[in-house]
Amino acid sequence: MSTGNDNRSLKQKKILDCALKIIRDHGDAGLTMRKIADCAGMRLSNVQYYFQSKDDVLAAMVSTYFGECEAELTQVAHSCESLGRPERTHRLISEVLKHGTELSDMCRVFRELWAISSRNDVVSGEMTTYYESLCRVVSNSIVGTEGSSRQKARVGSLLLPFVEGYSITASSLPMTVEEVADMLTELTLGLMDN
Amino acid sequence: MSTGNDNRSLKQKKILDCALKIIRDHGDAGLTMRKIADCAGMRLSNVQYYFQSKDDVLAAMVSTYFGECEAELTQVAHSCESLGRPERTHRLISEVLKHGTELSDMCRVFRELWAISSRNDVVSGEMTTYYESLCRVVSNSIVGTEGSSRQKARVGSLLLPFVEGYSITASSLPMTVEEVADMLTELTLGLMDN
DNA sequence: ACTACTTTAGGTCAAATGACCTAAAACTTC
DNA sequence: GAAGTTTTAGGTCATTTGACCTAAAGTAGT
Repeated sequence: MSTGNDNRSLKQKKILDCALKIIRDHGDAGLTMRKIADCAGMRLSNVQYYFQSKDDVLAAMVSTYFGECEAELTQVAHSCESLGRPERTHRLISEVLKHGTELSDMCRVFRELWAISSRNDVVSGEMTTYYESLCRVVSNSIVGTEGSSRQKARVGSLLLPFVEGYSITASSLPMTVEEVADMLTELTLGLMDN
Repeated sequence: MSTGNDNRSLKQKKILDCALKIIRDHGDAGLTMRKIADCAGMRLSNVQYYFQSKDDVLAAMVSTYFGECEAELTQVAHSCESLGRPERTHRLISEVLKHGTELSDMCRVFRELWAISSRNDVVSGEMTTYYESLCRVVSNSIVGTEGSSRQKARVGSLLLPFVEGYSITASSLPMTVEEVADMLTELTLGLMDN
């Protein structure tokens, strides 16, 4: 009885993974049910059996993907837990900036999702929720549970925009990733002094 | 002799404006030569007479648009010129953050262009160049010509990523635009003290 | 008014796409 | 192993799209 459901989940996951790959490489315009079927090694009709419409694929894909991204960041934050605040901060910042340095797979996907979210309410909602939890994870990780809510708000409101914007502008900046990470660490720590 | 060329430029501009509108509202996938023709009030064949292919439209559109954006920011920077550094900084930052607060037309367009630039070398190149000059304009405006290149680099490397990222994450942040502008001004001014 | 050049109108064509549909095959369950 | 359910195969169909093509209309320059 389990194999049936497992197989179903597996196929659905496969479809969503393929959709993500295609979106990442060919954008919104390039995502078609047929390409998904090709990539997943199944028939078009079979993809449509699991997801009635293209929009259904998109919605499921986005939801899954944000979940995975949040889990990844939570994991990174957890791995910094034992360090002191300055090292913890620097480590976390370096880690998240790294994604934006070269045009990573994750960056490409997010660029597409930002575009889609301007004209898709479901995606837009998921995105807002995702960033809200991201903001919480980051500020809690750096400020810690003992910090004031004002400190958390300031740290989150500095880091979240910066990190996302860095993934867009990195190649145009007159500083290296390391220099930027150092500067941002310094600024973040400064936010908590006063 | 002038009316002919004027008319030509006018029609081309009209086409590019329409392409921009369509991209902004319907994304890469929604941009078709026929929609452009409809919007511009001409025949498909006529659009194709001025721009042989869809890619040609896109390339011309991007180039024109970046030019307009840069001119706009230069204009804002110029209007702050007479103020002292703290007021100048705060004014410039408030002004550019405002764009990102609500999902403005400009934000929508940029979200699409970020996505397109991941898979289009022409657009990607124009984007990098655009951000490089933006970085110069902003850091020169704030630091001034007398400042060190290190100060300029730090100011540009803080503001450029932040502003672009803010346009993505604004709605998920726990602070108002005004609070964010104040904080960012404070941090930027601090960068030039030491 | 004639000629050469530019611009517009209207249409064709092959390829791609999302949504449907039907029947066969593969499974559970009893 | 029979009946019922889930999954897969294969196909159709209307629409849309970019690219082309040809002829007509418009616009100088002489």
